[in-house]
Amino acid sequence: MADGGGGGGQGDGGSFLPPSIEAAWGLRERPSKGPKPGLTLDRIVDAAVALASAEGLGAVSMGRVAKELGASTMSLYRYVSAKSELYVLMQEAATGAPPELFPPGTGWREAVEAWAWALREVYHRNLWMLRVPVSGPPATPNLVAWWEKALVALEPTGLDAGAKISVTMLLGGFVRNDALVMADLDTVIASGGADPEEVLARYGRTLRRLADPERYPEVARMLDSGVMDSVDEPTAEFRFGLARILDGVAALVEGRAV
Amino acid sequence: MADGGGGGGQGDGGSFLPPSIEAAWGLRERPSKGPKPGLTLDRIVDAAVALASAEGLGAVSMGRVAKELGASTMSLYRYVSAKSELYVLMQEAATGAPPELFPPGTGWREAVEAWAWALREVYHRNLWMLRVPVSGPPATPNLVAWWEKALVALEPTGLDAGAKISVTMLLGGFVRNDALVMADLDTVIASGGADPEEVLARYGRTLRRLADPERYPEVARMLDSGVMDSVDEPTAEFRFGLARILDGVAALVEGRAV
DNA sequence: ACAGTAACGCGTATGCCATACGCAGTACGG
DNA sequence: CCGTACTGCGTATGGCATACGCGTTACTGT
Repeated sequence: MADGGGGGGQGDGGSFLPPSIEAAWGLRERPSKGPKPGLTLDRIVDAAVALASAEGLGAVSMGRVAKELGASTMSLYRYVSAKSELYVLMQEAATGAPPELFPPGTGWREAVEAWAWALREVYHRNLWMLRVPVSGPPATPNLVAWWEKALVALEPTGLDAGAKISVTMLLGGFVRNDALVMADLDTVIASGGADPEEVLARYGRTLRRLADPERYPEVARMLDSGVMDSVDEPTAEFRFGLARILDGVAALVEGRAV
Repeated sequence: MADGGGGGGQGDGGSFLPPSIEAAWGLRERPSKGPKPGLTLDRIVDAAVALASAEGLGAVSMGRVAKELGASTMSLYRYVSAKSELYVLMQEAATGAPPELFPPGTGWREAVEAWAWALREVYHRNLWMLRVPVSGPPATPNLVAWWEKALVALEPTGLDAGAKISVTMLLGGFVRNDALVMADLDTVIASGGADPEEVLARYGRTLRRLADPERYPEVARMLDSGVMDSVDEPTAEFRFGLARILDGVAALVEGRAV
């Protein structure tokens, strides 16, 4: 697929998308030849998403998805040219279109907060999404729509284009990372068979046993302070981080940035 | 690795950790019975790290690591009980002990900035680390040492224990996420055979072709503004995000938080 | 009407992967 | 000098993505 040295730039202006991704943008052409397909992309993607939701991304193998649909493994490759394509479509489907988050005229901070919470919700409903190996920048309709919403929310800030992009990336990254932590905890719980309290308690006990207080005085103080012993409200960490970031953005908007 | 002190052996029996992880804390006992081992954990971990650095985490299979060492696949399981253990040890080794980042008495902001940049450096030197599937919270010496350094950096803020933990998690997550974006870009480049400019340009072209300006007006404006057409200095995004977050933390420290 | 052909489902095969199991050899403690 | 704990490792199992090609189907141009 790598074009050779002599080939030069693609003159046709076309970056080739796999047919399945073009289908996601509504550009599919009905082939009108051959036998009628026994499956549809949507059915495949839905089955894969259901499987991921129920048993985690690890359960999503081509064979397993096919079995779920009563088809054979290889038949899926008539709809998708590789598993990574299925991943992209799964993310697009599970993300969905962004809801009405804020009426026009909403202040930027309130709007951005609504956006972040809504995105958090999407991730939390689909923790498997955080395990999908990356393939490229988001180039499917719903993902672009979420990005659009973030930019709209930032309209009232008056920041320039570059800054707005940077803020959306900072926020998106924050939300994603917060969800990733949740997904990791979830994995540990699922594989270790313990509730969150127990996982945290065990971690504290392990560290207390292993980490020499002379070498790690601050960590030791943390452990002794008891902060590690209880589980906060699950949104506390998100609330905290979001507030800090938005305070920082506010400083930029108001020209108080360092 | 093994510090000379040798102490720290809590006699409380119940050890929940796999032997290889205990070895990382210097708690290994020389078995002194059977034949002399032909390998060492360190050699195995080093080989795995070298492989990951050179060819990506995907190249790290038990068979491949063994081949690199001139041993058989299964012999590795005498040193490590599962591949996930190897992953943990690889991260611990590649992370290394945190360097001297700031002298005592340094202001919190400067100290935290130094910490974040140093951590970024670690990730960028070992992008494969961001692909390691998670197993649990960081419980190896070097990772705890990095956490300790962050807490020390935050000492002068006077924040309470809970807030300090939250700030370290926010910062750590930010650095990690920034590196993840870089790793993703790296993956795309490696698999697509194009330089960063080309990847970005292709992305812009694709979006321009697919994203209807009526449905995505702000995105369209972004694309037209030309911000997407050039590649910034690679640290620009990191610098921006870090400044925003630290401004937000500063507001908290100074009691100006919303 | 009918051949040509494109798209279909899918069986088979290849080459990876982690790892359970057990065997044969080794070196120290008694 | 023997038991035993430990070693390396060959083999086997069950999973995975996916390349390839076969037989079949249903539309299209003649």
